[in-house]
Order: sequence, then structure tokens, then C-alpha cells
Amino acid sequence: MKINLEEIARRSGVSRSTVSRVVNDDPNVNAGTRERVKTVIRQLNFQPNAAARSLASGRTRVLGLVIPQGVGALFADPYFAILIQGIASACNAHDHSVMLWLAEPEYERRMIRQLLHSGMIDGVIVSSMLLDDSLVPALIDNQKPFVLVGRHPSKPEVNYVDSDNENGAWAAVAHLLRLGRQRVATITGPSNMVAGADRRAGFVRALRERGLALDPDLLAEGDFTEAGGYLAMQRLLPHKPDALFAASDMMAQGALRALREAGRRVPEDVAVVGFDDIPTAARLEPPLTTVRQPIQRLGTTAVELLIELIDQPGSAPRRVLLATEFVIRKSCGAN
Amino acid sequence: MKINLEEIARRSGVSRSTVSRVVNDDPNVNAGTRERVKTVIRQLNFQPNAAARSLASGRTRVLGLVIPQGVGALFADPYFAILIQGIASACNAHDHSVMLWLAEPEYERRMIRQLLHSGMIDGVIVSSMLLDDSLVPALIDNQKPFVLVGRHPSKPEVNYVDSDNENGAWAAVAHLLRLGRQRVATITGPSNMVAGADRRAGFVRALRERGLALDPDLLAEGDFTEAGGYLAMQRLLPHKPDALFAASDMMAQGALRALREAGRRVPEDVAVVGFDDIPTAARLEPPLTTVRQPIQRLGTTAVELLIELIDQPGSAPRRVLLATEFVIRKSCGAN
DNA sequence: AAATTTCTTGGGAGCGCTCCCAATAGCCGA
DNA sequence: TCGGCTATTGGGAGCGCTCCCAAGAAATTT
Repeated sequence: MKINLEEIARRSGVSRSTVSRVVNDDPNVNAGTRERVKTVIRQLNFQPNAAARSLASGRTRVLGLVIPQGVGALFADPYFAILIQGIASACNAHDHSVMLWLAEPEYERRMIRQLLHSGMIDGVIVSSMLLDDSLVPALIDNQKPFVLVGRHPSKPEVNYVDSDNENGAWAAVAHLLRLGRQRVATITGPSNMVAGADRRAGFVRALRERGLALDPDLLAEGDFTEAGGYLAMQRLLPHKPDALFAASDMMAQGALRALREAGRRVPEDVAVVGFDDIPTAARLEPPLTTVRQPIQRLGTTAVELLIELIDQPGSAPRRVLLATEFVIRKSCGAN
Repeated sequence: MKINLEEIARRSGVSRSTVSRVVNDDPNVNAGTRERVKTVIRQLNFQPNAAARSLASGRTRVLGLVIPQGVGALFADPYFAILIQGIASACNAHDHSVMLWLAEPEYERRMIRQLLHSGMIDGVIVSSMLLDDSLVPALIDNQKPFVLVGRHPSKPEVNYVDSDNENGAWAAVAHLLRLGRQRVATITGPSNMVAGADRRAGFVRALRERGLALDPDLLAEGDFTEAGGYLAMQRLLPHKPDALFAASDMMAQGALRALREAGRRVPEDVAVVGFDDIPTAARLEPPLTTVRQPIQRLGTTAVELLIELIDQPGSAPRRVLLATEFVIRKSCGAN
């Protein structure tokens, strides 16, 4: 049996319009009528048709989530899983749904067209990893509301949520220096990702504040993966660092493996600090000192920002930096 | 400027109907006309309105993906990330989209209503972990096409895709026995998940085939997490196992940690085999022998099955078991 | 040459909802 | 008692598309 507004209306002796008002919590309905209609709705388990609704209203209550596919390797990092969880959870709480788009190069053109012109979604959350993403300009040109998870360096007018990567990194490195470490090395993220650049900036600033110069031999570029961290650490080893700041826990894990193989003790010979505080960080050997970033809150905040943006188009751009937390465990040699 | 079928029709000198035919690749269009229309469509970057389309046709070309929220801990396992990737990728290839639903208990009622009655999606993929899921009966009652990722034990009529967990586990344990191990222990998954039960069944069968009885002291229940594996191993240690089959790599990782702390050498004192072949398995200490399951293909297969099911409702239920692959590394003591 | 079939096209009738305006009923104060 | 208010309700007009039927043109048959 086909059940729609009209059917509910018939069964509760009112008009389609009144049922619509009840469904949408319009206050202009008599309290008794409202109850009567609601009862019928519950009885029939009625749910208004989403397509008809968005066709008539122009809103879908669906948010798009775009995640760069990259190599599948990136997915080994729990970061995305937790982010997705935060986003989905906030969407639930705000009665929205999430549509997921993995940005695979071969589908990108179609993806952008769908995102922008099909009317499927009201706004987009972009987990922005790459600096040269063609998606952001397209979104701006087409006035599609969107929020970046991760700061965007060049366009000042975009809305974003990010962890305070620079200060987080700064705190970690400052701590290592305060402990008396002399040769602090770093494994950075890829240079084309903002998060990597920001953490590196924090590293540099901490050195500067102590009057130390940046020794290029003590800086190795990684790719946020375990394997990348392992290789980077092998490049650093000949230069005898006595401390390491790795720009992600996955890379720190790889570095620990390289150190172990080389017979260096952690933290005695080399103190190690990571970034992220992924679930396994506390269970590494030794437990990893790290900078915790609130990944889940990154997601919920992005959703809230985006929904505001959809409700009030043209409001001033908003940028949110969430504080990180320095978590001391064994690997830095001070607890 | 508002651009729709009618507008494209006007600009290319044909009717709305003809444009619709072109958009939908209907063969009944003159080749010349088709080209003309396509040119205009490309020029204006036209994308048909999704809401109108599904309102008129009753199809949305959107698949729902339901993942049990559980404790966030589950998300630390790369399994879901890879599965999502497989599903999203296959959806792209078939010109569908994915809508993501994390099954949080407090939203479950609304979720089920939306899933079933809002017409938002054409079908559902359920990453079925729990035996007693109330979603499955609801889907059956409402004739919503759906596919389970993970075998369903009780309802024979449901469609599912799964890894061949039992044979995979059997192969691993048979290998350990063939190497001459006498006291093979296992850390199982939670008893309310089918994958856990199936892997345990494979373990038992391998023992039986060698005429060995199941020693309850050598069986500990875990929860597919690293921490769970660690605790389970501690319970097993007093019973002096000389080999371990862990029902997931994450649990194997925890077990390795417990063994290391207890001063047991792997593989000399205890040979260890995991299950999954997650990206980090090869980088554990020692590299983990494991049963690789094709997680990504689980996802793509589920999508293909579901789309078939949507196109041909009422076809015979289909069940697919994908073969696993035994991957030998250091931790089992034979390579 | 007429009749039939095939190819191609156009237009009407919805799909189920929201939005707007008009209509009715009930209420107030003068 | 009457005009003007407000509270509540009903119904028409789309939103942009698909589906179906019919019509004309072109091609084929007899």
C-alpha cells in the first residue's frame, strides 16, 4: 500500500497541508489536531519521501564527505576512520545524512559534477590533504557551501576546522629541548600537505626560541606511513640524533622499528615523540609520548559549521583551530 | 540561471523527452540529434537533478552502508577502512553513490525508518557483525534489497558475501600442526560474531583431523582488539602453549606484546599465526604469518551483488565465499 | 502505388512534497 | 451587534524528471 501525505491526511481527517505542517513541526497547528495526526503517522510508520521533499524544498539534508583516495596506504592510518565516525555521529545528531565520496582520479570529473550540480547534497566536507586540489576552486565558483578539515593555506575565504598543528608540534619539541636533548631530529609529513608543513613550522619555531639553527641533516621527509617513517629514520641515524619528533604516530612507529634494528635504545639514546595519539600509541614498545589531536571533534565541528553555513549562506568565513594535548609516556624519557 | 531538461531542450531545438533519452542513453535517438544535444549538455555542464529523477523513477542510485558503531575501538581495525574503500570504489564504477550510516543505538529506530521508508536508497549493505541484529528482520519484512558482508548463520534466505573463514583458519592451524607443534592455543573473536565462530570451527576441525581433542585451557576469547589479544594471551600463558592461532591480526599483535613481556621467544618458544593480513602485519616484530582475507573484494562483491538484486528483485538468494590466502612470514617458524 | 512497419519525436500525466494565498472560524473591544 | 484580528485549515501551483502513448516521417513490403 502506498502511503504518503495524502493518505495520512485522509486517515486523520485533515488536509495534506496540515499533515505537512505536523511533519515539519510548524507551530500553526491546533494541539489536538497535531496529536491526532501524529498518532496516525506512528501507526503507519510513515516517513516522508526524501526525493519529493528535496525536489520541492531545494534541500536534501545530506552532506557530502570527500576523502582523497591516495594510495590505500593512507587508509591504514586510523585517522580517517575516527574522522568519519565523528562526522557521521554529528550528522545523526542534526538529522542529516552523510554521502561518502572517495576521490579516485578516474572519477573525479564526474564526482565534481555530481557534487555541484545534481542537487544531491546541501554542502560538502572536504578532508583536505593536498594543497593543489582542484575541488576547492570549483566549490567556490559554484557557491556550494563547504568546510575543509585541515587548514587551507592560500584561500583565506574558505571555512575550515583544523588541529592547532603548529603549537602542538612546538610543545612537543620544546619539551624535548627542555629535557636537555641537543640534537633533535624530525620526520615531517609530505611537503604538499598543510598538516605536514604546519608541524614542521612548530618544530622550527621551538628550535629558534632556543637559539638553535635548523640542521638539514636532522630533517627527513616522510609520508605519514609506517614504512615512510622507517626509511626516514634510517636516513637520520648516521647524523646521531638524540631525540626525534615524528609528525605522525604511524611514522613514529616506523622510526621505533628502525631504531630497534639499529640497536638504539628509546628513550635512553634517542627520545621519541609522535603526533596524533592513535589508539595503538600507548601500546608501542615503549609507549609513545605524543601530541593528541581531537580527531573526532574535528569531524563534529566540521558538520556543525557546515550546517550553519547552509542555513545562513553568505555569513563570514569561519576558521576553527582546536587545541592539542601533549601526552607524556615512556618514549620521551620523562614521566 | 536555472538549467534543466527543458532548458537544454530549448537550446538544442528538441523536446524535453528527447533530451531525457539522450541523458539516459536510450537508443531510440537519431545519431545527429544525440550529438547536438550532448554538445549543449557539455557546454552547460548539465547534470540532471537527482531528486526529480528519483521521484519520477523510484530509483535513487544510492546504496546505504550500515556499519555497527560498537565501541570506537573497532574502528582502530583497518578492516572497516579497507571495506569502505572497496565499496565506494565499486559504487563509483557502477555509477552509484554510498550513504553511510553508523549504527549508534540511540538513533537506530530513526535509522531503520529512514533506511526503509524514506526512499533515500535502493538497497543496503550491512557489515553484519552481531548475531542478534534487529535490522536484518526489518529489511526482510520490508522487502528492501540488502546484502550482508559476513555470513548470516540463521536466516538462510539472505544474500551475503564473506571470506571463507573456516577454511582459512583450518589452513593456518593445520600448518602449525604439520610443523610439529603440540599445544596449539587459539584466541577467538567474540562469541556473538559469526566470523569469530567460523574461525574457531576451522581451528577445531584441524585439531580433530589430527586426532587431537580440544583443550579448553588453550582457548581464550578475545574481542578482535589489540588489548583483548594481550589479555587473552596472558590467560593462555600458564598453560604452556607452543603455538597460537589468533583470530585477527590485531589480537595477534596484542599476543606478541604479552609474549615479549613474558620473555617467550617467537617463533622459537611459541609460533604465532594471525588472521586478516592488515597492512602492518608484515612489520610486526617478528613479521606475522597470517591468513589474508580479500577485504576490498568483499566490498566490491557486495556492491555488485546488491545492484543485481535491485535490478532483478526476487531472484534466488546468493551466497558468496571468497577464498583466503595463507601468508607465511617469520612468526610461525617456517619459511 | 498502397499498406505496413520502423524510426524518431513530442507532450501529457503524474511522482510526493513545500510554499503561498485564500478562506473560514473564533475571538476581541467598542 | 459589528468590524477587525488572530488562529487554523485547505487547495492550487509548481519542483524537474520519467514513463507512456500517439503522431508524423521515413523506409520497407506486397
